[in-house]
Amino acid sequence: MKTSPLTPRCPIRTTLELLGGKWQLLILDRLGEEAVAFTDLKLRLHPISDKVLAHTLQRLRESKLVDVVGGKYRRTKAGTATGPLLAAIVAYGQEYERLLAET
Amino acid sequence: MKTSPLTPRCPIRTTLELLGGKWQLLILDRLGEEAVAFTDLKLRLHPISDKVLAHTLQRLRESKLVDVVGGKYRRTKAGTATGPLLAAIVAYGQEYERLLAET
DNA sequence: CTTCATACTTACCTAAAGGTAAGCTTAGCT
DNA sequence: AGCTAAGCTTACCTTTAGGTAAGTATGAAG
Repeated sequence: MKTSPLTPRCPIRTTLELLGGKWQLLILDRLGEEAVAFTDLKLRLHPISDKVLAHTLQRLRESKLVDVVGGKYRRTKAGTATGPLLAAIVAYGQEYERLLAET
Repeated sequence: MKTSPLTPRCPIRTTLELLGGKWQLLILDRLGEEAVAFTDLKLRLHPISDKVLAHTLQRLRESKLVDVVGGKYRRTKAGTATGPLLAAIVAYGQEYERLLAET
């Protein structure tokens, strides 16, 4: 997903570009409030490969959603601000299953 | 993004699989409450190609988020239920820009 | 001083999303 | 009958996310 100068700055696109991948939201979710070390985080996300985790964390750092303190990963303010979004995503996933389940 | 039997049913993944693509959420957003014809929808989403729109609509129909009535596209109940999610996504996109703006 | 775990990096591959361009079918003007 | 627009479909191409497997650097532990 790339931003072109033709595509005007749309908040939906902004969010999708930051968090639309397979792991970004899961990582933010598993980070919680604490700072977590690479291998610990890996276990919480299982099964993710070293490469994909390292690369995704790098991208999250570049977008300032995550930073590193004392060798551990932690959400930034912008990362923590995903809280309500995360909640809405979880809620929708559940609601969707529920709606499909009824007949 | 594929679902493997190994990846347990996680609501975050469910939502990402349904709506993580480039156009799904935009389409749901532009559909609003009314039923909209293909070409009309295309104009609202500009620039999207015929092929991508047709294909994405097909996928949305398969996941029961959109249906067709009298040749026009309309959100289903599950499609309409994305409302709060959409709002959270827009809100986060704006909040993110705001947070990055403050040095 | 060697072994192991941590935290990555590198090389390589694949599938799929998305894009461009062109064609095709049907219905409705005129 | 001929033309146009709507709504798709088809063929083709490119990019990138994600995955596997292996390698490397560093420090702590035994």
